[in-house]
Amino acid sequence: MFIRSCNVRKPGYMMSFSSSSVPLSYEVGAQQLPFVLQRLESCKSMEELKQIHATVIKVRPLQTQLVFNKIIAFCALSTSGNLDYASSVLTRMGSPNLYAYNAIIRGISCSKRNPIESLLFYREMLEKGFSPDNFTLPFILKACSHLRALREGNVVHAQSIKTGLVRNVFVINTLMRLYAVCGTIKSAQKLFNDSPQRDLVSWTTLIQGYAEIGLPREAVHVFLEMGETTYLRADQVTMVIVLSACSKLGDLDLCKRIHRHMDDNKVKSDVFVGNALVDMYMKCGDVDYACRLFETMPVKNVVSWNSMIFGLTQQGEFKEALSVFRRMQVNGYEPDDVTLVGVLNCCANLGMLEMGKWVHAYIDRNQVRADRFIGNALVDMYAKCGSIDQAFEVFKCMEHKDVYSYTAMIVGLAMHGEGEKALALFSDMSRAGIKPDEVTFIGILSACSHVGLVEEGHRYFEDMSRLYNLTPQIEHHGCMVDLLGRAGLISEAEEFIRTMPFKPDAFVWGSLLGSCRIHGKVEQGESFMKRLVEIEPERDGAYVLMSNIYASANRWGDAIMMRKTMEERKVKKIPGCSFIEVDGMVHEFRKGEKSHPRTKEIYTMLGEIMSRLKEQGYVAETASVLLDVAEEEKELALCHHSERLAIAFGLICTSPGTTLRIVKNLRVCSDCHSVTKFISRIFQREIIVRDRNRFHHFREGLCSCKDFW
DNA sequence: ATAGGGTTAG
Repeated sequence: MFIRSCNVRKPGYMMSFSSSSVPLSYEVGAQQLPFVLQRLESCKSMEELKQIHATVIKVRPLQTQLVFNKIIAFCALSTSGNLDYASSVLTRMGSPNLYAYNAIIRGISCSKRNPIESLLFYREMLEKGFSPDNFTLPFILKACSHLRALREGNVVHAQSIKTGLVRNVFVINTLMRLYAVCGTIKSAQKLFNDSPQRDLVSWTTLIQGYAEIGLPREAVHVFLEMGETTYLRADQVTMVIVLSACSKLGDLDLCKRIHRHMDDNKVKSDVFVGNALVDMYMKCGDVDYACRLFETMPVKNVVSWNSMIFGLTQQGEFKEALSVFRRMQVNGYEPDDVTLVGVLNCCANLGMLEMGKWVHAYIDRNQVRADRFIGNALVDMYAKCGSIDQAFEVFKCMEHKDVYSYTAMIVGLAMHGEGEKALALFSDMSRAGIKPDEVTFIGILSACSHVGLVEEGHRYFEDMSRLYNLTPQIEHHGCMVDLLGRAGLISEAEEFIRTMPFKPDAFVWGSLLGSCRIHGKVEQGESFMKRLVEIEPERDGAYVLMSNIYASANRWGDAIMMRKTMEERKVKKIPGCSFIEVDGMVHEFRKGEKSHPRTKEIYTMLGEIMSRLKEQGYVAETASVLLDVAEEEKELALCHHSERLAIAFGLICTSPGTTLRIVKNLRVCSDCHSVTKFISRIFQREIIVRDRNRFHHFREGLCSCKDFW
């Protein structure tokens, strides 16, 4: 009401009312213009900008195109700006010009907002009759790239041809980027070839395009070609992209060559380049050099630490990765979601449930971006740490489940011997419209294998190609061999191998040999063993399994012979090794080792366990040891298997009733399996052992695997 | 006023 009555009083009233303190003449108002422009130049915050804007609204002579453009530019482009404010100023301006549109389109394209908004402004701009210039097009093409909007991009391409801007190098480069992100690298290459002017960004964009589409070799090739055919010299941005292409190739020699090239051309290193170098050397297997580079980096950021953590994880150096994580915290770096995915990955592999739970709590407490990566890593961690129920809890609560989430859960259930649940989840997955991939089927087939579902396994194997258009890999064929062999269908398994389109690998023969152990097939075992030794003569698996088969058949002479052959051939023995986590620390035990600070107590405990077991009628299965020594010594050797050391340690330093969780690098031997069953009853402990293949939940003298593993 | 930058899963 008030405003209306004010407005009708007399024209110009608003002006005189609101600017009572400033002189009224047009000339005097205009005199303020340079001052206002200067204030806009140095403006630091929205607060300040709003003050300037208020002055402009009060003083008509200040309301020039230039002033409004500056206001819009600040709101749209400054880090402390406000895009909504920018767009409202633009909308209220009588006639915004091209500059204003460019500023707002650029602001939106570079922000986290939906790039569609900039397309809408672009359309409005065209409708008002403006023709895009060499600034508009790169911004609008960037929006199209973000949206993967190839169709809109094509329209812009056409407009660039019509306006002649297609010869502008900025337009060409952003068009190339658009085609590269939309997967049509050929169009990008064509633009590049036809370009009248190729600068470093053009080359870099092309290199990146090839690297991203999965052609890293091509990317490196283009980089080298640039060096040979032009005077252009790579800068940090180019190097980061080339180094990351190299890391994908895993070719250490090539990496060194590129690194030398970089030094020869005096490309300065910055934190981005440093991170890319660390990542590259890690991925190519030169862990030591990567670590040395990391240590000498003058400036580090969270990504540097993440590169180290992930690199070590990929090399299987989980404990080292965790110690880097601890150092990171000591040095005051805040972990981000990527860090925590890496840490969870380590926890999963080391079976560190307590630490994993701590990470879970940290995520909730610190509002870490909890996206699919984090959710899937949590599911995997809980499943691999033996908390399959917790894994399922997290899984259920995840808003966006993808193929990774389902697969992690299915593989987890399969490892826990919950074959039926795994298959049920697979049906849920199909119902949710999520397409399984190759890894999902590894989970499904191994679920069938652990539960002995032969018919179902066959059916899923057929479905892979029939329904899901996936080609079974050698791993899937291996699963089928395992499934048949475990079910005692050894000759069917052999027939399957004969007809499969791959040369059988170590996994295939090893699995069959394992099946012969379960089903006591000595002669067949011998022939599979020969095949396995041919493929991996340097490893001990074949010999150990075969001597176990002999021993189970009471052919001790052959068993001992096998051991001797193994020693003569100097086969590398993989030492048994078990982890147990107590109070957030991982304790590692190797077979027979005595270096742990509490060794004495551990061995005393082992003695106590054995005597209590014997009271309960336990007889050692010395068959599993197969040493050419007296019975007593055999028994002693058994006692020192790494998982027993870990269990004994767990019994000593946890309170009664606490579940023990052990991770072992090899399969559990059958004596340790029965000892653990005994312990779970006598000491009233739940013991969860993850061996190389699956989980064993020991409780009340029984194991979840039903003695079939 | 313009384009190209590193780490993430089963």
